[in-house]
Amino acid sequence: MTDPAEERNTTAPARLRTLPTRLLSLVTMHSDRIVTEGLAGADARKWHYAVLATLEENGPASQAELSRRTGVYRSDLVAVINELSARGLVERAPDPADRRRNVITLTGAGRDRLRRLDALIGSLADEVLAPLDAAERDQLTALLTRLLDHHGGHPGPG
Amino acid sequence: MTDPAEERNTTAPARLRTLPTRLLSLVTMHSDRIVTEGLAGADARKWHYAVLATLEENGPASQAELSRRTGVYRSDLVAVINELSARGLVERAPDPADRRRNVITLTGAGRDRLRRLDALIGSLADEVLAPLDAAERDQLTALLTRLLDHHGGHPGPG
DNA sequence: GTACATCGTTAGTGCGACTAACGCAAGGGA
DNA sequence: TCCCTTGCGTTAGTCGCACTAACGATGTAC
Repeated sequence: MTDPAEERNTTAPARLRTLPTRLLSLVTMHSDRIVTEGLAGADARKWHYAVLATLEENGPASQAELSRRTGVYRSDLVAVINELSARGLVERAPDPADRRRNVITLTGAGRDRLRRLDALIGSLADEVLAPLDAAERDQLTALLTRLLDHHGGHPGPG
Repeated sequence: MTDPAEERNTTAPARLRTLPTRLLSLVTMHSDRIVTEGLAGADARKWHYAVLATLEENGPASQAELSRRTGVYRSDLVAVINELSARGLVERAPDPADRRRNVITLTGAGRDRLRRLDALIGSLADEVLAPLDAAERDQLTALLTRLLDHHGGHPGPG
């Protein structure tokens, strides 16, 4: 292997190169990697951001409600809340009105953290969408949104 | 929960709903599920299709070369070739010119199978892209292709 | 000939989506 | 009042997939 340009990614056959479902998979793989690694560098995960953002926009909520809004399974949400509360970004308290529930509340530190993550996520999204101009990004977002709506939102817990 | 329309997917916060990286993840999740389940119903997997298509378009190849073209790790490719050859769709033979390699060859049955999978994948892609008209599908494909090219093809083995 | 690279293969890791089942609490009839 | 159903938080565990590490065997370069 003497030519570094040929080391990897010998071109795939035409059928695969233009197959939309495959394109989605591959692009998402890159995108997820960039986001996951970027967030890991800030001691965070995608779910952390999703939960914090949901709390800020909709106010305190039970874990089940957070699960419905974010698409994270409530079984997995337990660990997320543990991590967030261990960092002091969130508070978990039993709901006096319904003793089955925990009320999750965003703390001041959580709000600060969310600001930083907003900026970070923005720059990571920029990295993913680098080759597209503003109009094209809007196009992509609109197309994806329509697909998502058609298929019924996040696939996860319901 | 008496209203079936409200059972699931309480709307997510705006920040999440418009975040392109998240949209990609969610749409791909739906897409992958549809494709994977559709192929499973025909006793096939995504990788089977990728390998068969590559073999037809580029002719017989070693496993390492198939790995580069499809993006499947050569460690995982072993099982794929096993499955394909067990079904008589492919033949694995040692390469007399380079005894490290196996030459993988598409059989007649493999070609027939590929035809059926082509049709199946087409209909599954239709299902994924249902809400988009032809022009919009082209748009989406073009945008995704540019993103993929920018990030250097399939992320996998190189 | 010796050092290095490539090939096929085996084994194993890590993570994310997803399921099952539990004890507990709330609400709605009879 | 008892029961039955439903929702809640939590624990444990499964499954598939991307990915790594290492191996013996073979080919290639110096």
